Order: sequence, then C-alpha cells, then structure tokens
Amino acid sequence: MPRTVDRDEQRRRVGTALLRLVAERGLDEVSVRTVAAAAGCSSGAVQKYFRTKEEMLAFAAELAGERVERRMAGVDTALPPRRALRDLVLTTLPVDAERRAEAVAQLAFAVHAAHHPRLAEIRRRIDRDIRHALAAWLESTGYATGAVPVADAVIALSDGLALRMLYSPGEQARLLAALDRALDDLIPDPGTDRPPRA
Amino acid sequence: MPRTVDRDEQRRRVGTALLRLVAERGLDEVSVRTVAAAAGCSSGAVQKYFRTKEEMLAFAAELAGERVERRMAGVDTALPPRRALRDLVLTTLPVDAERRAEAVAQLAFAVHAAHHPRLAEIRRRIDRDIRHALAAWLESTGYATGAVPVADAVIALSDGLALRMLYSPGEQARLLAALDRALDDLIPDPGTDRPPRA
DNA sequence: CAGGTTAGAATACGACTGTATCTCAAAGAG
DNA sequence: CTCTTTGAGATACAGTCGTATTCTAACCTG
Repeated sequence: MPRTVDRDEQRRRVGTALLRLVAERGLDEVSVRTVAAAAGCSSGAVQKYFRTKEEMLAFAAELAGERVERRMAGVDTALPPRRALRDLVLTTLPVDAERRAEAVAQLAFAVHAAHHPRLAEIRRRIDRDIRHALAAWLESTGYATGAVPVADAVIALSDGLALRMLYSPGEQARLLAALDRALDDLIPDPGTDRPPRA
Repeated sequence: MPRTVDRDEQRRRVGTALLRLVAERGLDEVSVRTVAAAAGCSSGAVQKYFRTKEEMLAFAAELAGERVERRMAGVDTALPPRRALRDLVLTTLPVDAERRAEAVAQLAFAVHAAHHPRLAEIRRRIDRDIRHALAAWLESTGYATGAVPVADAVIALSDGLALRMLYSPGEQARLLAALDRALDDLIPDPGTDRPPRA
C-alpha cells in the first residue's frame, strides 16, 4: 500500500469549496473546473473523488443538509418554546454572511431538485429528518397541538422568508416582523394568552 | 416601411417558450438555441428580439410575474376571507400541471435573482405589487390587524410550500394540511372564534 | 414594377463544458 | 534500493455556450 490519503476529508474539502462557490456566484457557475480552482487543486484531482459532476453535486447537497441540521441542533431548546422556535428559524435565515451562504446553497439545491431525482431524494430525506425533530420537540413542549402541520408550516415559512431575503436584503426587517407575527399566531406565548385579533 | 411584424407579440412568443422550457427542464436547460427550438424558430430570430440572453431572461421573468398577478386577480375575493385567502394561495401552488409550471418558473427565477441584480429588481417589484394588493385586501376584510406582516407571512408560507411540493409531490396533502393550519391561526374564521390551543 | 428595409435562417467564432486518458512524482512494501 | 501502487496535475476530445456576422427571401413604399 503506497501513498494514501484521507478520502473522506478530501471529498469534504471539495464539497466545501463547491458550497462556497454556490453561495458566492450561484449554482450555474459551478463546473468541475471552477470547483477545482476554488478547492485549490486541479480538475483531475476533483475527478479522482467524484466520477461525475452529478455525484459531486449530490455529495455537496448532503453536506449542506448536515450543516443545517448541526446548526439547528446547536440552538438552546431549553428556552421558552416561542423564543427557541424563533432561534431555530433564525439559524436558517440569511441574516449574516455565513447564514446567507448556507441559505443560498439550500435554496439553489432545492430548486435544482425539481428536475433531478437524485437531488430530490436527498432533499426529501433531509426535510423528513428536520420535520420529525421539529415536530417531536413541539410535542414535548406541549405548546402546539397537531405538531406535524405546525412543523411543516414553520419550515415552509422560513424557506419562503429566506428565499425573499436572498434578493431583497433591504426588506429583512419587515420580513422578520412577518416571522414574529406568524410565530405569535402559530405558537402563542403563554403570557399573551391569544389576544383577540378578528 | 417594408415587411413588419408585431414585435411585442413575437417577444411574448419567445418568452412563453422560455417559460415552458424552464417548467419542463429547468433553468439550466435554457439557452438561446433551446429556447429558439421550443419557440419553433432559429436562434437568429430569437436574437432579433433579445440582444442578449440576460435581456431574454428578464423579459420572461416579467411575463411570469404578470401571469401570477393575473391569476391571483382572478380569484373571487367576495368569498369569506378565510376561503378567499386559501384560494389565493392555491393559485400559486403546484397542484396541477399548469400551476406547477408557473411555480417552477417563479422559484427558479427567484433563486437566480440572488446573483443577478436585474432579475432581483424585477422580482422585488412583483413582490411589492402582490404584497400591497394582498395587504389592502386583508385590511378591507377587517380580519387581520397588522395586514402587512400577515401578507408577508402568507406570501412566504406559500413560496415555501410551493418549493417543497416541487420535489416532494407525494407530500402535497400533508403540506396542504399545514397551509390550512397556518391560515387557521393567521386568519381566524369568525365561526371558530379562536379555539384555545395552548 | 423596382428598390430598399426588414424577418429570420445560417454560419462563424472563441470560450467553456463534462469526461477520458496520459504522465509523473511520491511513498510504503519487499 | 527497487518496485509498484496511488494522488494529482496536464492534456485531449467532442459538444454546447453566447454572440457577431452574413445571407436570402419577403414585403411596403415610391
């Protein structure tokens, strides 16, 4: 056995470079050559680890999904539910450069998945994981009946907000207000006790 | 003045072909040549009406926006608000082939806009129009205080639901349940009178 | 009918695409 | 040290990209 290298780490290096490229220049700027350049190696090296571009994209999509899950796992779910839920959503919103990069990648892959079954399956699995975790947590807090629909609604809401923030950065404040309003209605804070709005 | 032709109609013909192509094969399959083929003409003809690909995409994005506005304008806002609002959202959701085509185009352009200022501006204008119309209507019904945040929330919610339906068609029923749950909370039906959930 | 203007097809161009193949340096096994 | 396997860069290939240019046929004006 001659010269060997940590294959998985190299794949992650390339995948990370790909995600950075997607965030900075968009998914259509992703090619084997541009990814190789971003990773600081030759396209031949990239081909060693991914036989095809589709395989590379699939790996990057998984990587992006893991990042989101890890980030969400990092929020303090011991906080009051309404506050914790807000924090959870905020980790997926492009409110700073790092989160923006991840949001761009997530949404780019999601739209791409509409015409690429492999990516669609990856996205569905990631969605399912997040939905289950969120629903289970909501049930444990007891603040929401019908946790699954609420989880779906919260996820859709944050995706939609993230999408608009991408090309309307100036409307961030207004969109965050919409988030708060929606969360107020979906997960009423015990203190407010559902003030009449109708 | 020799042989002349309805320029605007030809541009719309090409734009329509482009949208069809986006819906069926995705935005990355859009090239001057593929659009020309879809429109049943040569790429030279397409170049007559759009000097650059970006100009063609911008035109198609406008066209797509107009379609959504026209479709939304077609729903019966004289129905009970809760029901009318549900119908409004449904017109933007990919629940049948035609709506799916429009949703794919909307979302593809939206993600594309994250890195293309011209498209971003077009999207922002369309968003603003829809938001204003929706907020004004909500205020006129008296069912929502703070109509603007609610309008933003509803738009984000439907975008997020549409996005997931694109690659998770099998989850449509569950996502529609989430929509109903969210609308129940955002726009309480007068009959239900806000049942306690907390 | 002749003349000029336009629609639209055809073609040309250099750049870039994904993938396959080739070459060479490095490093562990004997 | 030598051999052999591997990582990785370089290059080749056929195809597509966006755009510019050229050409032909159709039409309206005079």
